Amino acid sequence: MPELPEVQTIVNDLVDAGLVGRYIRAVAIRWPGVIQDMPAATFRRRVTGNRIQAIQRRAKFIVWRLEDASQVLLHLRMTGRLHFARPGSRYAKHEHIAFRLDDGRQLRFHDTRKFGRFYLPADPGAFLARLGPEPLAPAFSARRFAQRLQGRRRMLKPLLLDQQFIAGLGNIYVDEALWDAGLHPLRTADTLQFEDVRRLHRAIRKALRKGLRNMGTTLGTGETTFYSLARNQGRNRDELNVFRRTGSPCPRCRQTIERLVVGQRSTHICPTCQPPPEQT
DNA sequence: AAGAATGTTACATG
DNA sequence: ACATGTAACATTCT
Repeated sequence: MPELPEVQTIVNDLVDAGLVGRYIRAVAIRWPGVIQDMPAATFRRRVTGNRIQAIQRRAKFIVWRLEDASQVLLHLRMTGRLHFARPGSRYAKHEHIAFRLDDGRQLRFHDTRKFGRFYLPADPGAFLARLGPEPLAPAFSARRFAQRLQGRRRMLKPLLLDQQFIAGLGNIYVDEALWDAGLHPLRTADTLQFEDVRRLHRAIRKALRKGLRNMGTTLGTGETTFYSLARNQGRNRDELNVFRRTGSPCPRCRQTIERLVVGQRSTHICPTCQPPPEQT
């Protein structure tokens, strides 16, 4: 579910819900696998009694900065969700961990596919420093993007999905950005002219900002689709140009949108707007 | 009812 | 070091 716009939407909603400043009174871990790289009991002990001083996003991580300078990182992966519940109310299926707060609420993490994870790294700065640049940061210029692309020969789609190369993009927004830039996902980075790089840079930021403005993309109506807190759905789905629109006309040229698989991921293109690379 | 699903990582191979 | 491919994680939806 969550790429940069969805994660940012959730972070904004958590802040609006008054999570900043709350003390965590108790942590109930119902499935220990939800804690990564650390025994669940250790996580519980270190987090209990701590106070949330700030809530931020870095790449696709939700970051809680705690009073003792440690940082709880949450990655939702495909189907993770957060919501508030009354303490003592019955646990729903797939609720793996719950945080009781000092204001009487309980924040619960729900994840059908159980891919989502909580991290409490010894050195959060180093942990997050491995990730690529934030595409919406003012410092991320077309020039800087071109420098990062320099010397790379990977195909554009897997490269843009690589969180160490650039942070926050996922399957939806990569397809949307490549379509907008008129670049085929199988093109390799070394075939781009600076004009292509500039268009791609602009397209990435445009796709992410649009997603943010629409409070994320919600696909389908089922259990596993994107909701922020309070079951809010994003509006971005209606504005997608190619993603999961196989067989529909391209909004730019009316050619039929095609689906292909690149690097194990479903990929959507307009074969006219995104000419395939020369193969020899 | 098989195949796909908004993500990442480990491992193997070139 | 880089690039690419495959499997795995677990469950639900189409």
